[in-house]
Amino acid sequence: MSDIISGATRNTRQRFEVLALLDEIADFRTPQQLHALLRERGAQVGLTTVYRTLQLLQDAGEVDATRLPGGEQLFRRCGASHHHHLVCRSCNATVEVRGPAVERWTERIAAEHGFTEIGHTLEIFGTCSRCSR
Amino acid sequence: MSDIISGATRNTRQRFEVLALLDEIADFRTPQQLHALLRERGAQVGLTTVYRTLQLLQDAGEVDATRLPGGEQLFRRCGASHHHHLVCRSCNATVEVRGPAVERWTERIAAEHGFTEIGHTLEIFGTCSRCSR
DNA sequence: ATTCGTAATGAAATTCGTTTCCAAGAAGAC
DNA sequence: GTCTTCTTGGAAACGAATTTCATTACGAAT
Repeated sequence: MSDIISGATRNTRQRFEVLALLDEIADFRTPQQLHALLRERGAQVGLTTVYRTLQLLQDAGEVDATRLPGGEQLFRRCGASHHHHLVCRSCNATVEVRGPAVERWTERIAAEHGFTEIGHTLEIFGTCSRCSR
Repeated sequence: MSDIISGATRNTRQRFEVLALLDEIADFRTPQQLHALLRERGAQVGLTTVYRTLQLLQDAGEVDATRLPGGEQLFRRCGASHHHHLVCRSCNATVEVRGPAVERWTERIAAEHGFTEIGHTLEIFGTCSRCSR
């Protein structure tokens, strides 16, 4: 059980490459961007494998996923505890934010309406100070 | 200025059909579902036009848009004031919820990090009481 | 009511992100 | 090394959404 990704049974070079890249990057990236970055650095990994690895990592809770307003997926390696993101519209710079009050609010609102198995998505978009110059 | 949609200059049969349908439906629907419903009732409206009309309505603030976890668009006719949605995962039943405290929280958090032109998305997903039986 | 300019339509083609297919490749157990 | 089978990756498929462009028809002018 020395698997680098729980749920996967084999440790392949490609999975190491994807994980290594994610470890170096702070902000969110699309699967395509990650794939392009891997090619740039000479890592031979297929786009399909990038998608599959990200899916595995997401299932294992190793990466954090969100979506651009357009619907495109974004991934980022991150800590385990629940949080939300403040994302720059133009450069994708990301700040993790925690909002316990919001979590409690969603739980309460949903319960008031008889909903169960509650989940939520909350993303804040804006222009970061660097980009707004 | 007797336009049914501000921003559009002509009132076409197709736009009336889409609006009429939206007025009858309470919950969110995808553009494709709306198109199918129109065809079922014999209304001859192209899928392209459904997409375009929904876009116009969204720009005019006449409909409310969100996305399924998978990224697909959802539209619904709704009131003008800003609010969020509590959506049932299985039947798309929707409850509008307002959370002024959350709005203020996002503004504050974003400002603290130097972000401007702030927007946010917040959707709560769950299983409604009817579906959880 | 007829004409006319142009906005709007819609079927087909295109785009683009993502998933599936499947033959070839390579972990890892023995 | 051998074998099993999980994994890979290019190609093809897929599906939502958008664009194209010839046709249609709204609605203002006459």
